[in-house]
Parts: sequence; structure tokens; C-alpha cells
Amino acid sequence: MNGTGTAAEDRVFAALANATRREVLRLLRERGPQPVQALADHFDMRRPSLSEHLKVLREAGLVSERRSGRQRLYRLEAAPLADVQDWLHPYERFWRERLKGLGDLLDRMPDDERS
Amino acid sequence: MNGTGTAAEDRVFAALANATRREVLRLLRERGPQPVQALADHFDMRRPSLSEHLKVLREAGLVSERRSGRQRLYRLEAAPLADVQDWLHPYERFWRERLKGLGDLLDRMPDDERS
DNA sequence: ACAATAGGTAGGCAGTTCCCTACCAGTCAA
DNA sequence: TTGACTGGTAGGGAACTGCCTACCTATTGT
Repeated sequence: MNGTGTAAEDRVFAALANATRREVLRLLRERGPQPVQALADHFDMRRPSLSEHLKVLREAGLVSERRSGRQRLYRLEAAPLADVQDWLHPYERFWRERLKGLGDLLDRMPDDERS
Repeated sequence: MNGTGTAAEDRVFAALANATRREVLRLLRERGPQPVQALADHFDMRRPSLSEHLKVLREAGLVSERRSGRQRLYRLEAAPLADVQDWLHPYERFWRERLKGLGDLLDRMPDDERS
């Protein structure tokens, strides 16, 4: 039924369901790998809380850490986002067809329907 | 098309962070609009719980309901999924480059490891 | 060795999620 | 109207989130 596993998909979507964590991903995307403190400086939040967000991202596979002296550099790992795009694929025709105004026609096709 | 605020994105990702709700979307995608009972038959869960899942999907804009007699037909609304795809776009180069083994090179490019 | 720095962990607390059982309202058929 | 059938709502409980402060280890400079 699933290649990645349902629990893994849950973790990725749940990790993305938080503005702070999406912002962390954006920072890593735009600035490259960052230590925790550099990330924490951008949020109105204590560092331990950000550490917990990083843990959620790590367990979802969205970031990796590399120790460098007393710092830990967090790096964006985009593979789970590629999985999200794959997951979206079968839905793509729905929003494309809807834009062309074919949605109502489609509604009647698989089931008895009217609009 | 919409005011894609942070709260709206939170709601969409949170709605997707649950296997039951993703399965509902898959059923609506594959079978077209469905009444609640037809959906509930596919889950090991009481109907009121599924009703709550449908409410979450509705508030995320991922489904719409249309009353038809004593039934309510739920239909897939893919627009928020298009928004998710848009959100993914800036990350796309990361997994493409990673596949080519350019990741480590890229890590050093945008930032000079300020430490 | 000592003090400072980087960052994870423990535990607490309020709010949310996800399931349940009861119950309520609207619609159709006899 | 009564009764069956649709599906949402109320309220409760266990588990999880997301924030905090306090504390711990590990590394580095003096």
C-alpha cells in the first residue's frame, strides 16, 4: 500500500504543519547549513523549544545534523519533500481540470452527480 | 487566488498528517463524490469520528459537501493541494541536485559557515 | 583546571487531537 | 404521524504538542 510507510508520511506532514518548522526549512534552504543558535535568533522562542522543533524535523528526515566542534550544523534534507510531491501527483489532474472548468463534468463520471 | 496565510497552510498540512484523512482523499479521488456512510464503511472507526475527520478536511478546504436528500456528498477540492505543490517548488532543486551528488558542494555555497 | 559556549534532555503545564458513546436534527417512506 | 435512516454535535478521556525553566554533557580558549 505504501512505499515509504504510513507512519513516515504522518511524520513528514506533521512536521510541516507548523510555521516555525517550515521557517526553519526556508532558512536552511536560503542560507545553507546553520548552527542551532543562528536559527534560534530568528524566532521569538527559547532555544530548547527550537531544539525540539529540530528533533521533529530530524525524525521526519527533513534535516540532518553534522557535529563541527561544539556546534551542530543542521542541513536541509529534501528527500521527504520529493516524496510529498510524488504523493501529490495523482491529484494533479484535479486542480488542472478544475481550472479548465471541467470539474463538474468529472464529478458525474465516476458517480451519479449533478452541480 | 486565496489568502494563503500561515494558519491556512497549517490547517492543510495538519489535515494531511493523518492516514485516515489521506485515505478519504484517495477514495474521493478514485470514486468521485461519496456520502459519509460509504466512506465510513472503509474504516475501522465509528461514524462520528469520521465525521470529525471530514470537518477537519472541510476546514482545510480539501473537501466540500453538497446536500442531496438525507445524504451529504463529499467531494475532493484539490486547490489546497495545488498550494502545497507551489510551496514545494523552491525546494525542488535540492532533491534534484542531491540526486546528482552535488549536495555537499551546494552546502558550502550559500553561506560561509559563520562561526 | 576553569570558565564560557553550544546545544540536548527532563519535567511541568495548558491546549489540542482522536477516539469513543449518547444524543439531536433533518429527510423519506408507509 | 410514526419510524427508519441520514449525518452532525456534545462531552469525556488518554495521548500528544508546544511552550517554558532548570539542568546536564561536551568542547574550546585561557
